Amino acid sequence: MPELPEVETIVRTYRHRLVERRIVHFASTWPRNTRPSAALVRRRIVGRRIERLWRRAKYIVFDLDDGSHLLVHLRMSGRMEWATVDAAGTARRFDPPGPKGQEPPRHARAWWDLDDGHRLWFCDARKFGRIVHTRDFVAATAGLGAEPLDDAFTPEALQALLLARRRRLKPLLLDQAVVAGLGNIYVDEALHGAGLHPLMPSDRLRDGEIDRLHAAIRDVLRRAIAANGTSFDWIYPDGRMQEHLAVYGRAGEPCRRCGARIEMLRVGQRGTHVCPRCQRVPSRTRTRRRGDRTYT
DNA sequence: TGAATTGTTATCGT
DNA sequence: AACGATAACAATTC
Repeated sequence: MPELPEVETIVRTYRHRLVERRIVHFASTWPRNTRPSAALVRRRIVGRRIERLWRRAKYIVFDLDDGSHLLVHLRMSGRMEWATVDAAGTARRFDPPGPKGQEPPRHARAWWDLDDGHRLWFCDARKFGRIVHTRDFVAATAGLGAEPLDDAFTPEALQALLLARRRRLKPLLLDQAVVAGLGNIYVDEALHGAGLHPLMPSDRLRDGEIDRLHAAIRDVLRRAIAANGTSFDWIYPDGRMQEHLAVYGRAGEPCRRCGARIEMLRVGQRGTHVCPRCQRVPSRTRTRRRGDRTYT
């Protein structure tokens, strides 16, 4: 389940392999996930040079030399694989090489051939991933919220986002239109780091709590990137952050901070992990009506 | 067999 | 009316 740190790790792995390369072929065996269409994307990107590879939210972004952009979203189970193509046109994988190294990776859905004889595979078991080509990057990403590791993401910026609505912290932080890049793992970790309960209404945080949440979000993302992300299953290997998680996947185990048992509850249809002692449940007493909000 | 997972969209309620 | 919560959905693995 790639979130911001996992996508960032993939971008860092592939950047030196892809930048300056020219795309010589593209094909998709699952056209539904390719926009505007596999044929159109092929026509538009073949012959283009990749100028930059970077990340926006959970999107892998290819800047192409004609000013257009290719966006890849891994969603639930998307992943990349890397291979060489020999003179006979046989692709040989070497990320995890198969028994013969030749067969397409499991759940291969699309591939790009590059001018230096390499092939980039896009694999996706659940087929939720998306490959989008756009000539208007700004419009294509207009719905995305704040980038949490950007300089512009200050405690004041977070405060404005929290106070502008009254939503429970967990669904709010999961909402890509508000803060972009967080998923289930890192929202739970950030809330625990800040000592805040997932059900806390966003407009009830005091300044100190907002500062703590801001620091906790950035801290957990930075530490996760440094650990190459979190690896729970075959979808995303090589990360080490799972060894350092405070609450996610630790229901029933003792809190590393206070020793209380980590609990799992359900918030907005998502499994949610909390320490009942470090993250106290908000009382429902102070229900303010619309128009009663205080801004600073 | 059902639970789990992401993010979008449609729908219901306040 | 606008916003927030909720449900459905795409598809597969364990």
